[in-house]
Amino acid sequence: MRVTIHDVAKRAGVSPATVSRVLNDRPGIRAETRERVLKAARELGYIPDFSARSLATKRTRTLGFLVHARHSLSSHSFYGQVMAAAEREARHHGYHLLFSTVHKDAPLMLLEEQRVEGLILAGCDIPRALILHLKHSGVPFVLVDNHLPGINSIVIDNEGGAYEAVSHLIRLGHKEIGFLCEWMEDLSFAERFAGYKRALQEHGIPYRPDLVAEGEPRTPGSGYIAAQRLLQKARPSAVFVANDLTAVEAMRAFREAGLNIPQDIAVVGFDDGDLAPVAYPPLTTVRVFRDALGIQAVRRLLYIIEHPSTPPLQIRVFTKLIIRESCGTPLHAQLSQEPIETG
Amino acid sequence: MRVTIHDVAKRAGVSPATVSRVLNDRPGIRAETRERVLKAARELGYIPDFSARSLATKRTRTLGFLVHARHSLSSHSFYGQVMAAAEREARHHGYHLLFSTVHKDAPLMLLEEQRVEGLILAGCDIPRALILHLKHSGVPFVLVDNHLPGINSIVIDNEGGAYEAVSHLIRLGHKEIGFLCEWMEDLSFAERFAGYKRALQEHGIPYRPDLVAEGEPRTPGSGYIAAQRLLQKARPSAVFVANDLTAVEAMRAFREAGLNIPQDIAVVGFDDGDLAPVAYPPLTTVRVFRDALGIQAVRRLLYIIEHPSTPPLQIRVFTKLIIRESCGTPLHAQLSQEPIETG
DNA sequence: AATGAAACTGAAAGCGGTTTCGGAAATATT
DNA sequence: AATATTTCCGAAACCGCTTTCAGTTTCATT
Repeated sequence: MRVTIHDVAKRAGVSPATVSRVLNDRPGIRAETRERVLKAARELGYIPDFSARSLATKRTRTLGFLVHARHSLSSHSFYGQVMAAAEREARHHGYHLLFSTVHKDAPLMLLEEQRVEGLILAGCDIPRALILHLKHSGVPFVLVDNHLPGINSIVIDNEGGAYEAVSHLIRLGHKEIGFLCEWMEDLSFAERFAGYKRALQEHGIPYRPDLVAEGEPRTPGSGYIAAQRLLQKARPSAVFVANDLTAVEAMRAFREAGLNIPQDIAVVGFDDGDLAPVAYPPLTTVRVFRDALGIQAVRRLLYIIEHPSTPPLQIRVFTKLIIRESCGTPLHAQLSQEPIETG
Repeated sequence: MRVTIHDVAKRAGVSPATVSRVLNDRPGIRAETRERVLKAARELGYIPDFSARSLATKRTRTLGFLVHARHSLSSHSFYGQVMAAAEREARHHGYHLLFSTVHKDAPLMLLEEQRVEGLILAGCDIPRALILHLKHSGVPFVLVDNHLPGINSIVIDNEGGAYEAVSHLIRLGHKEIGFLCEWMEDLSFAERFAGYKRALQEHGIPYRPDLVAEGEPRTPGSGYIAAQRLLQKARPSAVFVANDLTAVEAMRAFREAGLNIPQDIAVVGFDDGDLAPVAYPPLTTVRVFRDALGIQAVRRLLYIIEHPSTPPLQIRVFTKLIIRESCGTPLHAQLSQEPIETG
């Protein structure tokens, strides 16, 4: 038989109300009484019932963490790390995380059942209609690695990260720099593409469409295909690839085409996931701080829950260029004296 | 103001009890009444309150999915995929998944608060003491990728998978086959090591301790170190590495030592995660069906919850050798006629 | 038409907490 | 010592749903 608050009350010789007050640190309890209650609770091994408590308080201390059901396999690792960080942060605030994939009205359901107090939606592929619907319902939620005007979101500095990466290649002396990605429709990739173009422009390098190639959406080996397509059109001395997996696949295509990396073609990726350090050659890439994404998402969401009318914010997590071997060293001797660190 | 069952009852002209019966498909309701209630519920947009319902039924339809807090980074991807599959399976049964890391008494807490109905504990590094404690408390739980006598568990066929992998190398003509892993204390790696030894033994190849090397526990680049240590002791023609990440790191060490893969040294890994297909060269490895692990874990757990006194079971998920390029082709001409498929 | 059985439905008592509100006890004020 | 304040604590209502138990209909039988 479950130990209830009544049992504790009886043993401590007080009423359930008093026990509740003690256990929730409410004021107005004599120290002596408090001790007696605490002792009784301890002795009985009392643990408050979650459902009863949340029914009474209307708070579940639970956050929903949602990813898209059919998101690419490689992103399991990415969002897994975001979620792990989110869980840690949530726990520190006394919250739990309910994990779910986005499935028709599942997200809203969680809210309406009062199962969670807020939602974290991770990934670019969350249906826009759903987001707008949530916005309209006024439920607390934040987007991670995705954004929409007027919606609370935690975003990666895709544009800036790409700019850094491409600038680095330019500093190394490259002039013909390609851009590769899985498909342009993806918001993140589009932003990285923008960063690529800005870097070229700011360094006075003309943009050439023949240096840009896409693969096939959601297809394994997409990067391989993209690289092949690129090589049919042009022969850049370097490429910036919109994510690590695509980059690694592209490197394979380059190798098979007889190109050495980085001597014949320098490669820079984006993400700095598990792959990058063990790629061949180790991949220079843009690090995305997944922990920061998870932590900020939770903090922001909890803040929104506490302050429902706070105006929406976009929080940008900056990136860091991690230099490994796939991008090589300066092409020209006179450039080799310039610093290649990016701070 | 929240729509409650009373509102629906009033609108349908029945009692809350009847509404409850209709909504839970309980028998004994006239078709006409049922329709009226359904209509009223629909019109009001009624959604039952989760806390109230679980307080009354003592069921939360929620399962806890726990991983160790400080598990290696690479396993984020692995368990992420297991969890994604588990979530899907759970959803099909009307359940949700609460994600958490193992943290002191957190797991038991979830149960005792009646927040979850059962636990899935994923990974070898769950403290044994915790497992025994849970066992003793009689709470429903299953282990994934871990096992203990008398405990419900879903395991990977580590021994068999390793046996297959090494047998394949032997069939290719290799006689000096090394074994590499991060550290032997890990249950999975120990089992894979056992499979390695059995394969040697059954094929009449003597076991040589100098062909075995470990890296550093939980250290990035552990496989690199292990490979270097191995090369200091011996010069095998092939190695079986206990997981993909370690294998990829080892390949790097081999390359740096001037060895070509697979010509000079054949490599086989274990896991078939994201890394394997994009490794250089693409890694022959043992596929672990992560979906199956997640699905079976949920099914077993739900069964235990429904039938508390069912005797404990160990469910073994078999593996499949995936042949790519890192293991090469038969060493000797006469062997090249033998089939190298493993079914 | 009377009767018994079967089919429906409602009142009310939980489930295990929290919280309001008022009374009692302890302390301060005159 | 009597009264006014505080300080503490308990009774009871409530959160929203389920379920037992008994009562009311309905329907089939005789």
